[in-house]
Amino acid sequence: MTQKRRQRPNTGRVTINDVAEHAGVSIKTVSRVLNNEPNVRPSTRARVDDAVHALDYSPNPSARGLAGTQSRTIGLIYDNPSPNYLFRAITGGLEACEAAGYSLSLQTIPPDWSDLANRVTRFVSRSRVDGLLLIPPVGDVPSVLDALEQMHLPYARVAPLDGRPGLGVSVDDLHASAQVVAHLAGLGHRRIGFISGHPDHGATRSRLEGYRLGLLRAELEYDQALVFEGFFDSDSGRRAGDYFLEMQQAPSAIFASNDEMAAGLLQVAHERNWRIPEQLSIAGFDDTPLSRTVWPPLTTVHQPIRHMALRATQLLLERIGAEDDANVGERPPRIEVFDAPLVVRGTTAAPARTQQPPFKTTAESKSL
Amino acid sequence: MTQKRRQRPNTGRVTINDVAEHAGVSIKTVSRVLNNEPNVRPSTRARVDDAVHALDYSPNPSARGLAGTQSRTIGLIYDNPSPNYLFRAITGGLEACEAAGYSLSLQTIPPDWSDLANRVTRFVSRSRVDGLLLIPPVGDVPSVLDALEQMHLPYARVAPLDGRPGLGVSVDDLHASAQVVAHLAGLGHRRIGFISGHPDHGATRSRLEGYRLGLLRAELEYDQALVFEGFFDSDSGRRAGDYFLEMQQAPSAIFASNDEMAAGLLQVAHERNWRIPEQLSIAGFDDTPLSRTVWPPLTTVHQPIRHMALRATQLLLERIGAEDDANVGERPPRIEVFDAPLVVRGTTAAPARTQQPPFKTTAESKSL
DNA sequence: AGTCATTTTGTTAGCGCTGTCATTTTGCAT
DNA sequence: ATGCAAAATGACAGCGCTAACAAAATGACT
Repeated sequence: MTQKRRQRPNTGRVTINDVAEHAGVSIKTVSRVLNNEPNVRPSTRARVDDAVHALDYSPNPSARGLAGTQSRTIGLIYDNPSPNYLFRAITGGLEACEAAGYSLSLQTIPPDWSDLANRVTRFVSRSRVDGLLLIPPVGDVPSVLDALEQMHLPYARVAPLDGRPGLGVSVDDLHASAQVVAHLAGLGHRRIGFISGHPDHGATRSRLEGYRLGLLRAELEYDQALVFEGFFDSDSGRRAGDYFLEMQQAPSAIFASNDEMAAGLLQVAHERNWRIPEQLSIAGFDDTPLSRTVWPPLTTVHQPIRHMALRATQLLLERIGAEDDANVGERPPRIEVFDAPLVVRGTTAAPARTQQPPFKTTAESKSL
Repeated sequence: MTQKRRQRPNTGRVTINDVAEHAGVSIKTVSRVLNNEPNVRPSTRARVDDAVHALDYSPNPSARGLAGTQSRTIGLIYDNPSPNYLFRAITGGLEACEAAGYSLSLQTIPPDWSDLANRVTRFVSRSRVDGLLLIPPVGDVPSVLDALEQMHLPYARVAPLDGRPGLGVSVDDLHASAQVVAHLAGLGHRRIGFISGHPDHGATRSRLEGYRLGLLRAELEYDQALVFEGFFDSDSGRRAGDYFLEMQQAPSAIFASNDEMAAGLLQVAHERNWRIPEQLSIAGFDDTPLSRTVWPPLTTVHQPIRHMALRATQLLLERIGAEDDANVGERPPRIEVFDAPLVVRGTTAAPARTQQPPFKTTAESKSL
């Protein structure tokens, strides 16, 4: 007959008691060693460590979560249209968590954004996460942040829009954008178009401001007609392409405020047989893998998203770890700023001497 | 002074006891309702549900995990070079988990694959997952599967290579590949190149076989020289491009066994000024977002990865749920097969009348 | 009304840890 | 040796839930 014992996989059946017994100490001491608490004699610590290894013990996270005050889990709430962005963010967050012995719990939010703050609250109370990693655009919704603060749930934001105090990492969108414009202007472009991003996303405003700043520095005039409002998706880029390439006097360069839009624009340009970059320079933003798979490879701004998410998670973990320290005092909330260097690839070049529409013939766009 | 009570966020402080009291029943009855156990009078059930809502209660996962035999968490182990693939798989898995009240725990594996089975084992025992979702290539490593079976840990595989019994979902790679070849042959192509995938990945072999099957059906000869061995990354595609486009008699169509390689190939073709699809037809496999951002948009095979992962997770959850049922008897291990339809876009067309090199080669002519 | 199987509900003992506080040991100055 | 603060260790009570079992209520039959 079958023993009616243990249905569950018999992994990790070793408990703290076994370790304690093996090491000849009390379970409390084992617990101390496990949690790196002070006041354990080095020799004792070593004995416990040996026992842990000998028995291949690893603590039961449920038991820890139940007995302790933390779940050792941090949550990542997302609603981001770009798989690449998100994937890199997840990877970074996960790396930091794994290093700290935490786990990462994902949570999607519905596209309709209805009742966002409540959904977040509910996720937090269901999952009992110790903190939250917020990536755009969720990190820019004040009601969500308010709710989190009200329940004293620590969070860190990646690329936040506002100057709200709190943990976070960001990139200097403004200057990076300005740099793109400087690059284009340096190449000799005078009419530089811009495709702005999703109005709800943090980076949208600062990238637009960077564009203006760049214009200003290059002593070029800002022209409302050269700014197309997009949504960070490739379809926006296509529509922008239709708009710009139909213009009476089309810009000789277009700066799309993310890569997806730049790719969409590039498609339209190809469709219309414009030669890139000879007839039109295009720049993107983000340096997603996409920028290397389109043709020509895209000039863009590199955003170290994985690193940013990793760092944001570290800050968050530090903050959580610090909570039970004595110093409850106000520690300066940190926002770290990462470099976002310009990566010049194949889609930007000096403008053709005279700006003229493409030859526009079906076959021989590739004459020399 | 600060109250030294409760450092932790006071969300979800409501316990099963509060609910029981509010509903006027015992905690066990609440537990029954929560877990959908039978033998609860509908009126009682309703009363408990009301209390749950009134108190905005949600059970503490740690407590459940500790008391019960399951952690309500499933693990996803990954090492996949393609962010798109992975992202879709994660999304699908997460959807299924959310729907079932489970959470998804991610785990990366190091690129060096050292000691894989042990790493997986360790992850399982640390995280206490109830089951594992395995995506390529991890799902095809026998030692890992052996280890999992030995500890009786249920798993489901996405797109497994071998015929090993067990849960899984796959796509009919063989026929999808054959269909691509049929499409190409139907267009009039006689020399059709193939870029194979990473030798460790499951799909590699069946896609190659599908290619051969397609050739056979179209009464074309299999030519070893027309098969280039790649690794599913875009660099492979580039190298394949260098190889094929340098050939004495280049193929008029090339079937890359995934999109990334197709994109790499496309880049090289552009670099060399081949007109696509007029001078060279290209087909991919997977239908990643990439296939719509490259130019021209790629003809490819649509793989419903999100759906597959979702379904695999459902099967896994069913299996886990079924475990505590009476019927321990062998239930037929299921492998569900999904359709992978061909999506014809802009990179395939009938071959030019005579096969000839592009106009603008650096020097020579290659006969006509 | 009485019996008994069946359904419904309740009682209680942990699950494996951590927090609190008590106790022992140690180091060091008398 | 002796005393005493500080360091090291231990005892034990839960954390919030589920499993196993016990008890009560119900209802279909005599």
